[in-house]
Amino acid sequence: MQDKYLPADIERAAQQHWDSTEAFRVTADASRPKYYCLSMFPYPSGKLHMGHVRNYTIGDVLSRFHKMKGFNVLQPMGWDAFGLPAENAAIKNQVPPAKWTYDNIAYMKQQLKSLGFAIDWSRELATCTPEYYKWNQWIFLRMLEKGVAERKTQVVNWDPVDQTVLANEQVIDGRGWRTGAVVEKREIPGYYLKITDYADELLGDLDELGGWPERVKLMQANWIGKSTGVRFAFKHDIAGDDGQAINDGKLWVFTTRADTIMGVTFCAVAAEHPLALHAAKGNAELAAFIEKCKHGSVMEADMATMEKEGLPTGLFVTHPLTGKQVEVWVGNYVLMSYGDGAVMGVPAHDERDFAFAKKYSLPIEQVVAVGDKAYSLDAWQEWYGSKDGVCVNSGKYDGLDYEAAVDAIATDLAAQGIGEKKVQWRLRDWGISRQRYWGCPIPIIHCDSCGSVPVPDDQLPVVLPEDCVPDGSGNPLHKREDFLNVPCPCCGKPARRETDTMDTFVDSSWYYARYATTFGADKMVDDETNYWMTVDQYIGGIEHAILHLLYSRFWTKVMRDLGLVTYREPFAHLLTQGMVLNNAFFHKPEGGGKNYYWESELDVQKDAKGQITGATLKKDGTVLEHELTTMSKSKNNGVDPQSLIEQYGADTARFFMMFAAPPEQTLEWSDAGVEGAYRFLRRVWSFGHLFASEIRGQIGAQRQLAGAKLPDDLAAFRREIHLLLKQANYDLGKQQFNTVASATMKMLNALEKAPRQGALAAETIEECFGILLRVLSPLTPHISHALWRDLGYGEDILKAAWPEPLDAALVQDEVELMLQVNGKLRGALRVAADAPKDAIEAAALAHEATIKFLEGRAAKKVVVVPGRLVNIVG
RNA sequence: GCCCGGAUGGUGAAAUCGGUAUACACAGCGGACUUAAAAUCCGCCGGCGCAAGCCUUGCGGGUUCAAGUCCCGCUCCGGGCACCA
Repeated sequence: MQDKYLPADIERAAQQHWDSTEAFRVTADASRPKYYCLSMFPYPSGKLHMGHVRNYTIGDVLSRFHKMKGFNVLQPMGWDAFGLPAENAAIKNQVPPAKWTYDNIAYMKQQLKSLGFAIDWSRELATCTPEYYKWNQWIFLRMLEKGVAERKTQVVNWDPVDQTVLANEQVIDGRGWRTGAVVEKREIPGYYLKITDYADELLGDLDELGGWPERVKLMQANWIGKSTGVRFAFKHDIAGDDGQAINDGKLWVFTTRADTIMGVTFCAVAAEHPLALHAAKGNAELAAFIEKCKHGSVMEADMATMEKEGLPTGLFVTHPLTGKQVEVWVGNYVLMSYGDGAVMGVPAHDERDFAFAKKYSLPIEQVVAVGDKAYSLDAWQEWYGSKDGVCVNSGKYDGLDYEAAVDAIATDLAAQGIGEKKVQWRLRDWGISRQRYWGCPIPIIHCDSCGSVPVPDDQLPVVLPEDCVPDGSGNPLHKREDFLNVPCPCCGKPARRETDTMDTFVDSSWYYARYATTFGADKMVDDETNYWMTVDQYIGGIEHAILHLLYSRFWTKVMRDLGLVTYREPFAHLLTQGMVLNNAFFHKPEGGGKNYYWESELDVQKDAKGQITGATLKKDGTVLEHELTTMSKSKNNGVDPQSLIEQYGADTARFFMMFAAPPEQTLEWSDAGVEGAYRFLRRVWSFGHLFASEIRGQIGAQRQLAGAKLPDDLAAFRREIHLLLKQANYDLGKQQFNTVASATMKMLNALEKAPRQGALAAETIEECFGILLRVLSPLTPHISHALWRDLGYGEDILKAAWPEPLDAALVQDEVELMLQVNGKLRGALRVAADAPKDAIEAAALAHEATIKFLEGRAAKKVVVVPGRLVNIVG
């Protein structure tokens, strides 16, 4: 074997071996336990970034570990290939999104291969291919048939200059990203999936996801947002243009605080609410206010922090219990998309209403009391919003607590036929129509006579033309007559294709099931999916905690209801990996913003402790600021995985990634840390070389380690390795790979110091180095593969069994206990491993440190924690 | 604003069920080898103190024989908030 560690050679040879043996190609095999390990597939943005390397290394460690444990392991890979960045690149470079995307896929695939991931490439898919998205279209049509999908209007960001719909991302400070024009809200038709029909099940089944992080489940539960309350109506006789009372003469609202209904002093409706629009007709000021609300953000974060504003409509509705007239206001904080787009205003017991009432001098009437706390109108206090009080100033409801009051009030409202208890969800239906080119075409044909007609199954897929180059001024499909013009499937008259495409979240909602289907199957999924699914381990960024994961869960349940699959949840275990951070250097130009520079463009000053104190631009000495932030193209602080692999090899990159931080935490990039990982792997290689040249030859013809009584130093060494193995196995179970990496370092430290003379020592080292190589192999598969083979352990480490600690190696005669006096560490105590409690107590009381620190007092209590410590209280 | 997460040496971090705080590594310092450098190897490395010892896990309280870990109240930092993926 080579005496120098040459990662390029080793890695090429190992990867060739895996390729030629098709080591990671798998098929369903009912005789073995399966392990489906899935990493979130990448968007083909150009090249891999460190976040990908981290994500896929975690998946690969788990895959290889389980493979050695005897599982039938599926680890597939594919491409989330539709999306906005390809259109942006097209606008910038005049390249069709398809070409840009396929070129990126080719490059990134080669990068993934060079990292040595144990991927079954025969199952590769790209969501932008007709073979894949055909099934998006097919299942969409099934959803239409079942009523899971429906057409209704949606509110979008509209750029009036480009005449196009903008993504939230393309709206900057309320203006279009290219034109700078003030963005409007506009209602257009689109397709919705009724995820709300599944809200109850999506919430309830969270309890079954024992392998998910609690916080992700909590985020989903909050997102679904089940609240129980009362929906009731304020009656009115406000007539619309047709002379009929608007909405049947009822202003419906939803409240979780029906117990405060007697404190209603106003109602507030959303700007788009029919009453608001009606009132605006004769009221220019109100019309202008509604117009202004249209330009406002609908993002929850903005809604919550913006100044609450409103205007009275001059309209009044009737309080259902008191009969009083209540004025209707338009409020910019009321969302048309939640509930009925209207709320009752109880300023005394709702913080938002309180602020609103103070601002517009609306009456505030206390109707709940907590203890004998005094209500004051000066400022909001925490207890005003509490459910722990009893009703006051509420007529017949006085004295009732929250629950009793809600029940009584709901009953009275129901008796009038204008109210009932109701469950309200925050979750809204999923609008999937996107007015964009680079996506899956929605399979609908619009006919003047027949309306919106589904494309018949035998005409699927509706293929997206791949040669369009968007210019930013709208969907280029509008100019493609060959795509647009089709005969109506119903009547045969000329008709037009739908040009909207599907949200890319559709693509990623079921790709895991397609991987698990026989390649090229002419079905959306086949029986093989029921073997591999559900995914045993899913790995990806926490940023997907809500949308992607919720949509995938929804999609699975729809597929189950369509009889396509037998499982009800897609992902059994979920690991959300942290982001990769690096220093970024910038200066703030006049006029705002930040200009970022590459580290190679500047001189960095550090203090004696190695902390960055400042940085200046090489070319002109400009003083720069710095921040630790996520690696990103726009901040010029990304480290290219390619150069890392070329300089140190994939194993070093993988080892550093696993060692630097636990998988769920953010990881700070460190060039020195990479060097350290490389240094460690070099030492592993050198030890392998030492073993081959000086140690292995001492092993006799007959092995004698099993059952042998080892000398103390050798037994201690062997015990240490087996203890470290036990720890590493425990940590692998916890998916805490950084301490697995550190265990391998500790093993090497011990091996380098171990006795190495004589047959027994050589055999012990052989056993222990074999353990190290196998524990290391999921993290750094190439070097482990090479050493395993070169040192004669076997042909292929992938086929080796995962090591387990031996009881015989772990036993010890004596243990060391820590000795505490009054909770403070004062010494240590060596006792026989099986010493009874009273013997330990006696030894502890007789210890010189006990006598010294008790200072003549008697011991009042002795606490013995077996195997750990003794605490003497005196 | 709401929801979620986090805070331990100069740095990344470890400590499994409340039981030796700072494992492993990085940086730094000292030494060996070398004509020299790199590489490698050995040693030191939380603070105060001559020492005995005392103090130390963001801050302030509490529970306990024993608290980084549990409870109460704060501070600061990060993430998500529905058309980016």
